[in-house]
This record gives sequence, structure tokens and C-alpha cells, in this order.
Amino acid sequence: MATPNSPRKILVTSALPYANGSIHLGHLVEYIQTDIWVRFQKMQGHTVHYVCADDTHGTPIMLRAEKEGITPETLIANVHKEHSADFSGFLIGFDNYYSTNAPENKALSQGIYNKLKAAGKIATKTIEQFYDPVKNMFLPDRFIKGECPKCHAKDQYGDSCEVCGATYNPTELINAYSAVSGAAPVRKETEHYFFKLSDCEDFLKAWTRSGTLQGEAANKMGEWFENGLNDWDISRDAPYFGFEIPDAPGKYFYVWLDAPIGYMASFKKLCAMSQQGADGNQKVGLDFDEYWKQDSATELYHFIGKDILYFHALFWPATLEFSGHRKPTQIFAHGFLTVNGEKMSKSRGTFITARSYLDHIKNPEYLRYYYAAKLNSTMEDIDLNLEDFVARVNSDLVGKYINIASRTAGFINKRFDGKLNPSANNAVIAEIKAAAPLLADSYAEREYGKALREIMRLADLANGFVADKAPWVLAKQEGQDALLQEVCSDALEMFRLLTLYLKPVLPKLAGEVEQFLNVAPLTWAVVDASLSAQHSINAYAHLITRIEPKQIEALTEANKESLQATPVPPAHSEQRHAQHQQNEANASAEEPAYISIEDFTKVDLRIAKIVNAEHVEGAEKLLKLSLDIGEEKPRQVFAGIKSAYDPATLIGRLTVMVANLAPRKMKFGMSEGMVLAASDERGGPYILSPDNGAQPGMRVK
RNA sequence: GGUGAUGUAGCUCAGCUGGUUAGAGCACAGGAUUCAUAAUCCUGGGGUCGAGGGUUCAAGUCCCUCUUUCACCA
Repeated sequence: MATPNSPRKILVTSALPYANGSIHLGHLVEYIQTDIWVRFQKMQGHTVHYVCADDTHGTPIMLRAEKEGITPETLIANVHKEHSADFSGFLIGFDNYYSTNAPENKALSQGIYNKLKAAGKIATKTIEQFYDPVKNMFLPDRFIKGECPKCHAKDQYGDSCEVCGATYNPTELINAYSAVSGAAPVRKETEHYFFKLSDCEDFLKAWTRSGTLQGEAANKMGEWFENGLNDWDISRDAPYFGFEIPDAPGKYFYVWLDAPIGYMASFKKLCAMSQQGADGNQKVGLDFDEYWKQDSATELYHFIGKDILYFHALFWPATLEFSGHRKPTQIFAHGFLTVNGEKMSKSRGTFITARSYLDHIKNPEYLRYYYAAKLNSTMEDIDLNLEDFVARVNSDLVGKYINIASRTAGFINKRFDGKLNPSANNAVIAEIKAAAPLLADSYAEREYGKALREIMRLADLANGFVADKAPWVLAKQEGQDALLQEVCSDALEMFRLLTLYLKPVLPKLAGEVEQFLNVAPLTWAVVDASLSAQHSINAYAHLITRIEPKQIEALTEANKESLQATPVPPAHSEQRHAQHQQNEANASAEEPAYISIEDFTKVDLRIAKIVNAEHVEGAEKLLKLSLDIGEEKPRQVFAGIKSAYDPATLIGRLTVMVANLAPRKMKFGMSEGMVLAASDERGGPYILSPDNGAQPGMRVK
């Protein structure tokens, strides 16, 4: 791995949070993961810059600003302030936290677009889209609502039904209306600009295989390649809050085009700040091109959530490649956060904002430690189990780690005036030092959980050493002063090393320990140093306190919202931020969906006799049924009831089917109707049975 | 529906290319200790490694079927 002799130049990013909502614990998984990695690499002596920004463009921001009666610029300025405070509260050490709505980003976005165009990668195509004739704007799918074509629930979104889970096109909605004005949308043609991703397949296939992705992510890419790459629609019509496309009046870049370019813009701003040398010191200015030119020798890493892999592993490298820039060295995708094993939920109080955590728990390092203990290099989801959180933090940090200093520093201060006198040779210290390369590898590979397990094992050794030497016994014995001083000095040396190892995770606490131990800021290289004889430490003061379970209760209580269970989308859903915002805004508007008798009679329900039932090879949930409803030939119907019924027991039974459901071609053959069955979280499916006397083919009404 | 992941002690998780009686931390029980207003040390109980087949001298680890949970795609 990295050696101190080969300082690297590294640029790191976290995904840009959308400027239309607060930072919550889900977001923080990524920022904490990235920050730990950055701090670790800086401790290694590498030149590392960590940049991020608010993602500020798009329809949701425009509409929300309008609703609040402020300009989008004011809205995003307010959010920028809030986000910055939240991140700083969690000790996220950005070198620059910028905004995508910045002059640098506009120039870079337009410049990249022009390059892509010159490279023949831009095409135009006329498409038909929904248009709000009152508001005079085109509507994204999520801003069209109407009745679900399948279950007829009202007020469903343009792409899927939250009641029955069906997905469809907005054109299929019944009585569609604009979520903005309420008007009936009309179809309208418009010219859109496309990035010809289909042209980039060879490049992307090669890039994907070049070690830039985690194994799981590469698998995912494989799926996308199999399905074929579609050209990417990068334009939106005015009115739109964003950047105008050069030589295309009234056309704006889709927010996802300029968002990743925001990484570059934030770095460009950082370069400008470094040129100014604002602190008066002579600074070597950062060179933007050195980091972004085609054959840059520097390294570029993007930390992202797995939901936006598509953008970062396809669009983004293609954009860079064909605009003459370097590509990312690696993409690090992580999983989502669950709380107590479930999606974060407002009704359970587990949708916890960064601010509210800081208000109730105060110490951000508890969460940093817990996340680190759970994080690895894969895209697996991680769970914040609140009981485990309390137990883990209290036991590891307070009981094990801090306790080493707490139980030995008093002797040094009281008996030896703060002066140390360590032993020449201590087996435990040697073992702790020997772990450094392994721990460095774990951090570098983002296997934080592995690193912390090892560090806590070492802390156990240290406590075992203290228990074994029993300084409190030595303190009462005559003539044992030298040994007492040595034992406590060694314990504090162990504490110094453990602090060094924990510093990427606990930067603030590590700073306080440096004060207490009276040492310069710890870097990885000082593993090889030691606290020397005659070195003086400062008085030990209260470094960290236990979390009270009551604090957790208060936290979840404060985050409980309505009575209604509103499942909240996963940690980091920039991909669908528009719809999520809408989700939250409109979750309350539920009405019972009545249908008329005419609607009901459209459904032709029939008594059906199951004349045959069998397993379908390769199907996970389906049974193939032959249903006699008095027709010449039995109907072939596939039913998803495999989990609950053995086919043999079904043959001969009567049940109820929908006879006039449009036949549908399924993977295993045509399905000519459907069988009714009941189910919910309590169980099922349960199919229906008519009372005695019902005959195959009878109409149910 | 398809694809990719996932399921190991009460809880949270380790278990690399298959190899002795399956591990850790927390929790629990017993003992020791009292330096730490912020405890530790020792010992112990506890697991059909999601279920069922198969390959092998040998499988938590490979293959098949079923199943749980999650995500993505349609």
C-alpha cells in the first residue's frame, strides 16, 4: 500500500446533497465514510483535497421557492447555510463546500457540452411530453397525478401507484392532472438534446473492466450493458432553474448533467482560493488542470450511494472521456442506512435529521464511531440499531478505550508530577505497534469495521496489561514507585497509539487527547515514535461520557411525526429526489377512491373450476392453472400463489377469476385472466371459494 | 416478473482460495478486583451456520431447489 515515501495527490468527493431538504442520518453514512478515508489519507502524508457542494438545480427547487415566495437563489442560499452547519457539526472536513449554481460550474458545464457537441456526441430529437397549459411548463412524470389505471386509487403519481405498486406511463393515468396547477395536462411536442451514450459502449465496457468499480457494481453494469444503453436526455425546457444550453434558447441542462460537474467546479473554486493565499502565507497554488487533464497523474475518487451508480459509472465517465478530461480512478459505492432494521420512518421517529441528532445526543463522534464499526467496502446496507448503538459506544469508547487513560493518568499526575518514564521493552506496546500496517490497509480499503475490531482487541490487551500489573496495588507498596511509573507510562503509550489509530474516526477527541498527552498532532508516521522519559503530560480531564438510553428515547420521540406511517425513501436518493420531495409534500392527501357501479360491472368475475395446476419450471412464485369457466377450452392462467398452495390440493376446487382481464404474455406463456386472492402483511395469499351450488362459469356480481 | 445481493449465538457482526470440537463484541450467569465521579480482568452457558437435496475423504465455505430481507430494471 501507500508508503510515506510516495506522497500521492488525491481528490475526493462525496455526492452532492439536493438543496431541497435537510441532511439526515442516511446522508451522513456517506459523508462520514468519506471523511474518515480523507482524514486517514491525510494522516499518511498524502496531498488530499475533499470537495463537495449543494446540488441546486431542477424543477422541485424552482417550484418550492415559488411556493415559499422567495427566489430559488434565496432558497438555495438558506439551504447551503443549513447544510454547511450540519456537516461541520459532524466534523466533516471539506476543503471546499460549494454550490452547483456557481459561475465556475456554468462555465465548465457549457464548456464540456461544447466539447461533447464537437465530438459528435450530442443529438436532438423531438419528443412528446406532458405540458401544463395553465402554468405554461412541461411536467416531469412525478408532477402528473391521476387515478391508477390498475387499482383506480386516486392521486397517484405519473410513474407508479403507491397503493397497488403498479408501474405505468403517465399517459395511462385516468383523469390526469398537473400537481402544480391542477389543470389537465396536454401532450405537446418539444425538441430535446441527447447525449449519445449508445455511442460510448465500447469505451464504457473497457472502463468498467479497468478496476474502477467494486465487484458488485461491475455486475450491475453488466446488466445495463445487456439491456443496451439508451441515449441520455440532457435538456429541459424553460422555465427551469439551471444553466442555459449554449445556442439553444429556452433549453436548459438537466440537473444531472451539471451536478457531477459540480465536483470540478468546487475544486476549481478551491484552486482560486489557494492562489489568493488568503491567510497571508505563501501557498503553492493548486492547479486545476493538473487534476483534471486527460492524462492526469493525480487520483480521483467519488464516494456515492449505490442508487446513483448509474450516473457515476455511465454518464459521468463518458462525459469526461469525450470532453477531454481524466476519468475517476475509482467509484466507491455504499449501501443504504436502515434504523432498527427497517427503512427510516417518520412515524417511528427513526427519520432523524442531522440537526436533531446534534441537539439531543450532542456528540457527533458516537455516530461516527458506530458507522465506522459497521462500514465495509461493499454496497451492503448498514443498520443503525439504536440499542446496539448505545451499548457499543459506551462499551468500546468509554469502557475500553478512554478507560485506559482514565485509570492510569491519575497516578502519573499525583505521584510523579505528570512525568513519564516508560519501560524499554513492552510486549503489548510492541503488538499494538505491529498492527499499524494491517490497520492502514483496512482503512485504505474502506474496511473500517475490520479496523475497529482490531483496535478494540488491542484496547482489550491494554486493559488486560493494566489489570495484570495492578498499579493500585503498587501504589500502596513501599519502594515500587519506579514500577508504578513505568506501568502507567506504558499504559499511556498504548493509549497514544490507540488514539492515533482512532483519529480518522474521532478527530475531535483525538485532538483533546493530543492536548492531554502534550504531543503534536498525531500522524501515522509517529507510530514509530514513543512518549519518552521525562515527557510531561497535562492533567487528565473528563474526555467523554456515556450515552444515556433516555437521550435516544428523546431523540426518536422528537422525530416522530404524524400518526400515519410514511415510509421514507432510502438514505441517498438523488436519482429520484424530485419524486421524493413530492412524496413528502403530498402524503396527507388521501381520499377514499369510490368507483361507480358501472366501473364495477366492467369486471367480469366468474366461478372457475381448477381442472389442472402445476409448478412452472423457473418461476419463483407462479403456478400454472387451467380454469374451466364453462367455455370450450379451459383458460390458462398464471397465478402467484406458489408460496401458499400445493398444486395437487388445488385440482378440482372452485374459485373466482377475472375473466375479461386482457391476456398477457408472460415469460412462461399466455395468461388469460387472473385468480382472486387475499393477502397482506398478516399472511396469504388466500384464494376464494364459492358456497356449495356454484357452477363453473357463473357470473359473480 | 427479471437481475444482483442477503440470511451465522438474544443483539450487532467476523469467518480468505472447502480441512481439527464454528468465532468476536455486547447482553446473560459465576468469580476476582476496586485505579477509573467515565470500570476492568478471569471463567461459563448459549448456534439444526434460512430450509432441503447433491458433489467431496472433508462444506458455514462449491452445485441445485425452495425460502427471507433488500436493491435495481421492466
